[in-house]
Formats: sequence, structure tokens, C-alpha cells
Amino acid sequence: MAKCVIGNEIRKLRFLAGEMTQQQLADRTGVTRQTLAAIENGKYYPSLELAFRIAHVFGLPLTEVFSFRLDEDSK
Amino acid sequence: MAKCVIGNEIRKLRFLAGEMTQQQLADRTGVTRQTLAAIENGKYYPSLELAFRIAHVFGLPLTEVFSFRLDEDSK
DNA sequence: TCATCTTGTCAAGCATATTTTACATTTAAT
DNA sequence: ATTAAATGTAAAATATGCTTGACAAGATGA
Repeated sequence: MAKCVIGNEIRKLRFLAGEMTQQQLADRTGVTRQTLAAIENGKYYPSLELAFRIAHVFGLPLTEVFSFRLDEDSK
Repeated sequence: MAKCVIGNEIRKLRFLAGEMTQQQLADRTGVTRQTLAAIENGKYYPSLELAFRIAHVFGLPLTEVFSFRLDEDSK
């Protein structure tokens, strides 16, 4: 199965949203600061539910916060 | 934290896609038939990655396959 | 200097997604 | 009447998401 990569614009969107801190975003999405940091830094992917919540905070559709692309170079 | 509900159009989309079976969709998304059945029937939510893969098979953006709404009636 | 805020990160544990195996029911075809 | 395909479902095991608690480092301001 082809692997895939999911990118996110969280760091950019936080700063576009008036320097919102990780802590503030964490509070508004109902997770911990550590969870958000890990997701921002690509340690793991959020659940679908959390991804929707994050997008909702920014007032954007999920697909404008998280991007999907097939990783053709791996098998 | 307000709970939320995530709905999906998988069952509808499978049949719109020429009666695609759960098995075929499972094969094309790299998961088992049981995982797909569970997601279709709302037993649990897919991972973000799997949600993207499913949408990709149907050639639709994720947000047209999965819908998010806050569940205002729970606390 | 000292205190505070923000972020990075780690380890241990809990929660949830997914797999595997298996069995049952329904529908359609032979 | 039987076979096969599609689906529902369930238990046990593994993988991953998320929490909690903690410590460190850089930036900022008193």
C-alpha cells in the first residue's frame, strides 16, 4: 500500500490568528499543549475528530488546514 | 468540552460508484473489510489518514465524505 | 538577576483505531 | 437445495493517539 503524507498549516494559522499560543489552541480544541506541539511538529497525525476541531477554531475547512498527498517514493 | 458528531457518506458513495463493495473499497484504501464496515456503521471514526484515503478513492475532498458538527446537546 | 511565558521533548500509562480470526445472516445464482 | 458473495458482528491482540507530569531552553520584562 502506498504510504501518504499529511501536512498541516497549524503553525502558520496560529500566527495569522494574532499570535495564538499553542496553549490557547489546545484549550479551544480540548487537548493538551503537548498534543498540539506533537501534531504541529509532525510527531503523529491527529484523529479525524481533532483535525475537525482544529479547523473549526480557525474557521476553515479541514482541507485548508491539513493537506494530503500520496508518497510515491515509498512502497 | 463540547462533544461532536462526524457523519459519513460512504454507503451512499459506494453505491453511486457502481455498487462498489466494502471489500473493494477496503482493498483500495489498504484496510480490512471489517474496519470499513465499522466506520460505515459508526462504530468508531477512521484515522485522519484513512479518511483522506477513502475520500481519494471517491475523487472527492475529505469534507464531502465526512461531515462535522458540534453536538450542542451534550456537555 | 529573577520571574514568567512559550515551546520542545520524554516516559509511562490510558484510550481508541485497526487487524485477525471467526461465525452468522441475507441475497442471488446454479 | 446448495453454493457463493456481501454484509453484520464479536473477541483478543497490536498500533497509534492522547494525557499527565516533568524538565530544559530561549525570549521578554520587572
